[in-house]
Amino acid sequence: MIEIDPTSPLPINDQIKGGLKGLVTKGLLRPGDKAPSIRGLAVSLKINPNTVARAFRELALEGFLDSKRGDGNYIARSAPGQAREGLAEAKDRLRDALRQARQGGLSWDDISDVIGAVKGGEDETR
Amino acid sequence: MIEIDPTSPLPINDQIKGGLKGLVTKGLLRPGDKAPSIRGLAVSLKINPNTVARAFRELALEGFLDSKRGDGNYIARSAPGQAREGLAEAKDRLRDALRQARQGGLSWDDISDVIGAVKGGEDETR
Amino acid sequence: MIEIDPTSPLPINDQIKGGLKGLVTKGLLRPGDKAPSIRGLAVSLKINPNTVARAFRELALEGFLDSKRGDGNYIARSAPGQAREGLAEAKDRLRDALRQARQGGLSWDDISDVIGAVKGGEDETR
Amino acid sequence: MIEIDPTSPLPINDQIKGGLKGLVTKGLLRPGDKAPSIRGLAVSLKINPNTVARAFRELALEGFLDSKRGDGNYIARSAPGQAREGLAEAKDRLRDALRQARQGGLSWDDISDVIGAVKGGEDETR
DNA sequence: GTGGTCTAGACCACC
DNA sequence: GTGGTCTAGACCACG
Repeated sequence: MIEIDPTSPLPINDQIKGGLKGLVTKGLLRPGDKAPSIRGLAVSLKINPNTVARAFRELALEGFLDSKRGDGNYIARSAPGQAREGLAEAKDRLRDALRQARQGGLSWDDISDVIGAVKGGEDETR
Repeated sequence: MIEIDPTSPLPINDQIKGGLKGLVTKGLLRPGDKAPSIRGLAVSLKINPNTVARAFRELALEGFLDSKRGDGNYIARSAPGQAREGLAEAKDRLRDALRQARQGGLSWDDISDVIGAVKGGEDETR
Repeated sequence: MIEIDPTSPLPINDQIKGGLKGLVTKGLLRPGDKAPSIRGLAVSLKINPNTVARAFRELALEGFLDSKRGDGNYIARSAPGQAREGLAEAKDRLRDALRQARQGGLSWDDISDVIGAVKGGEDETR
Repeated sequence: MIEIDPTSPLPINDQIKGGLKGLVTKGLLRPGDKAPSIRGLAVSLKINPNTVARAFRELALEGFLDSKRGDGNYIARSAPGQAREGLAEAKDRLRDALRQARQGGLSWDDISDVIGAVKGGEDETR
């Protein structure tokens, strides 16, 4: 459900947090639902369980997850609100990336091409 | 001529490298031209001279800049070629950012909004 | 494994790069092997960790090392090839030094003496 | 009479000083002889007159040169002694270079090859 | 524990 | 004034 890019300058940590918030934003995960297990996620994303654990711990601190020892993590009631804040952060990062792309010399046409490519990639995965 | 975002997940020194390559891509800097001085850039971008020096040293190792001690840095003859590679990297980073934005829950409409905002911001600066 | 001469006109970071490439050339380090840790090297060579980090970063940019955050640096598969290039640089530097020694007034006999001394020094260390 | 290698890690400054001392060591310049003019050397070596001037100033401070305003620089009576010290420095630098070459992975055979090449180069220039 | 980045400030070589 | 190198120490991301 989530995809990680280990080469991205955005820390894996933040990618996990953003991904989970995205799942809530998209309605694929609702308050009260059980979140994926830390170990399961670590295996499927091929990253260190410690990194996932830290992301979950931070989400719990933010009140996005309710963690129950020996059971698992559950989407908190306040999660949708937190997810909305995550959206704003995601927009900020996108804006950053766009400005940097422009500064790096990309034309708006180049940017349109990249967007098209990403859209196409999503279709294939469907 | 270059703008730095200290809050960006992309390291400052990479932003400098990308920015310089962008100036060449845009034709604002040509082979043989003198690059901005390390200290001057550091002051105008309000960052540490050492950080700029690091970016410049790496650009020199890549053959993008010719550095002359006691004189300054000059755009190398092979710079346009190197800049083209920089373009590809910039595209990769943009692609990353888009995928992460999508994963974070942004709709394509949201993304269009952000693009519009960035375009508008550029117009204002003109 | 590596020795640094802080009084040498050759920058310390270049000495580190040359030393690591030498270890590969000599077969003491092979692709896939773990390189010494930055902090460990810094301590044993009695130099600043930042200086070692700089050398390692450049080796990583050249593709000689694969650096894994939180883990360590590994000798890349392409390292032996890069090491061969390093050999050529080392020869160039030696040629320089010889020409300067000659220009400084050293006779070929003097030079033979120095070579003998260095050979002898190596034997002692054995 | 002197040759400079601008790419050498040994500062140009020191190359000039070493070269002059070498001329005395070789007997091509004797106490009381007029040294080459600063401007003339700068032109023939294609380097900045300021750099030559600094080297000469330091040689004067060391007592190797007698500088006469409006006339030129002359080899001091004590020059041969100073030149002998220069010889020791040159040997030290050679020793450094050899050790670094060995550490960089050069075999003694490689080193012999380089020496042969330098010898050959000198013959050609004759 | 590991590497990665940045700041701050020093000294050197050179124009 | 310019670039080049090194030290020192801080903070972050990761295992």
